[in-house]
Amino acid sequence: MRIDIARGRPELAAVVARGFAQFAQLNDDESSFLADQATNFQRFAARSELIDEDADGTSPLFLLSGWACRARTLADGRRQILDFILPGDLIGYCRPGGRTLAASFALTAVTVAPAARFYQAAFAENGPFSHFADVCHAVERRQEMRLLNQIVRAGRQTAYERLAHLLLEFRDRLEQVGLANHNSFSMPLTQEVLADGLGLSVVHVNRTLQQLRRERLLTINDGIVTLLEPTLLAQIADFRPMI
Amino acid sequence: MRIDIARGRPELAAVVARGFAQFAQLNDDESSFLADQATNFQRFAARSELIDEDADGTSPLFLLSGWACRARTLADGRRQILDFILPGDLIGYCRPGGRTLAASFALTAVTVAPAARFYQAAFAENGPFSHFADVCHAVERRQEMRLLNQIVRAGRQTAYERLAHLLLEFRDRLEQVGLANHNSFSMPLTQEVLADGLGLSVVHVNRTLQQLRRERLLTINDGIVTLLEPTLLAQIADFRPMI
DNA sequence: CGCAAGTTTGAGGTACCTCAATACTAGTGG
DNA sequence: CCACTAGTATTGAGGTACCTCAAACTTGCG
Repeated sequence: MRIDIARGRPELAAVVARGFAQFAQLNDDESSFLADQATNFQRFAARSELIDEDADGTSPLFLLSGWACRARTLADGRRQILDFILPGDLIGYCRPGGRTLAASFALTAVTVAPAARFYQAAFAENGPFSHFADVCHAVERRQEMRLLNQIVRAGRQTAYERLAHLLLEFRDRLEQVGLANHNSFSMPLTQEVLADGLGLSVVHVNRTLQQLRRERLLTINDGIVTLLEPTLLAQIADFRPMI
Repeated sequence: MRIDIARGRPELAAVVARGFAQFAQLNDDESSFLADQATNFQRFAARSELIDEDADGTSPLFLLSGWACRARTLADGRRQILDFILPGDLIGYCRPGGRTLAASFALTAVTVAPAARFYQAAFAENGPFSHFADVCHAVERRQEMRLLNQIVRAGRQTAYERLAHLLLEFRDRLEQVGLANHNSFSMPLTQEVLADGLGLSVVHVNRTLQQLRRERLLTINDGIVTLLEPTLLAQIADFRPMI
């Protein structure tokens, strides 16, 4: 399952580095440390469980490519996606002694790289990479922001607003790692996944997407979403840019 | 606004200490340090804003008594409570450089004490209270657990299940700080607040509570909730005990 | 007593859901 | 190259768990 590709795909590490660069200026040592971490990557098929619900948080991962999520499933099979994980994001936890609290799954085929050494470096006292600790805190803050967004969407917004809001969040997050241009990005999700993320039925997601397209607010072709009226969508969804 | 009560109300600090004692065995120095922090408390009336949405996280508070919440309000006035804050909980953030991401409000009259010195002590390297850092991490983990619960309730549960789930969560949390006995506890919330917490209308909260009472699953008298059938409620709500 | 805040009740509407059938698409094997 | 399948998207029809509006009742309080 593990493949060595030290050369040939530097862009994988680059996604993580671009993501981190928003939070702290990375020097050459830090960038190359990150690039090193990404050489040891693994692939997983869609639907694989990447991190177990009761994992102890000692095996965090970088998501290098593909999409993943954290999810909880109720006894009768209803499923709620708690958080979408996009390329450049961390899966699993910073916190010493932490539990993950929810299982993580691949939504598409993914490549991941172990991030444990990154955390060790970040929190080693007086180490050369203590700078990374700032990045960790920023990552955690953004993750909390995403959870708060999920709560507001599911609790107080209509299906129409929820979809607009989530798509804007995707756009912001992907833009920050260089995977979106001009309100256009690839979204490799089925409508069923969207439904589980938004607390809706598949049928209603379908109809609501049709409405958004009919009103020329966005297009979706081959999994490529283009937001035609981002300002209007932001008004509809009461969207606040990801901090 | 600030009142000195070094003597006379040790139970205020005790709530915090009891809450923390679950996460780490506290020695005498640590207990008395906590007690000291609580001597400098302040009162706020219901509905006051305790922490601003854009606060920089440098002024965290202990909630000594009363209930509070974090909430976000949409442009048209819809309000979503993101997290309920109960006695013994921390308001505001551990993270260096963190923003609070959402405003905190008093839901009842509350007493709070500044927790900034606690955080300094916890994260000072080689200090005598570095033990507190474990407590901070545990507190953050539990807070994330609460946010995940909120998402599942709002996203995938019925009104009936949501209420059962939230009340069970309250029971667990209050029990851990000694404020609940045998499935009975004080819940000083209006139905409107419950509605904003659960993503429901006040009317529907009212009818759903009536159903729960009619089915003899719980009683509410004078703000005292008694869960008559906690096991059954846990099944209904698919409730997992707070870790 | 009279007001304000909260709870309860009724009536009607709607934004969702479920079930079920149909169409599309891509991959698989013959 | 076509049949076959499995997964996904779409459409229709009917149901229901919620919502909104509005009024009445209850409680506490100055």
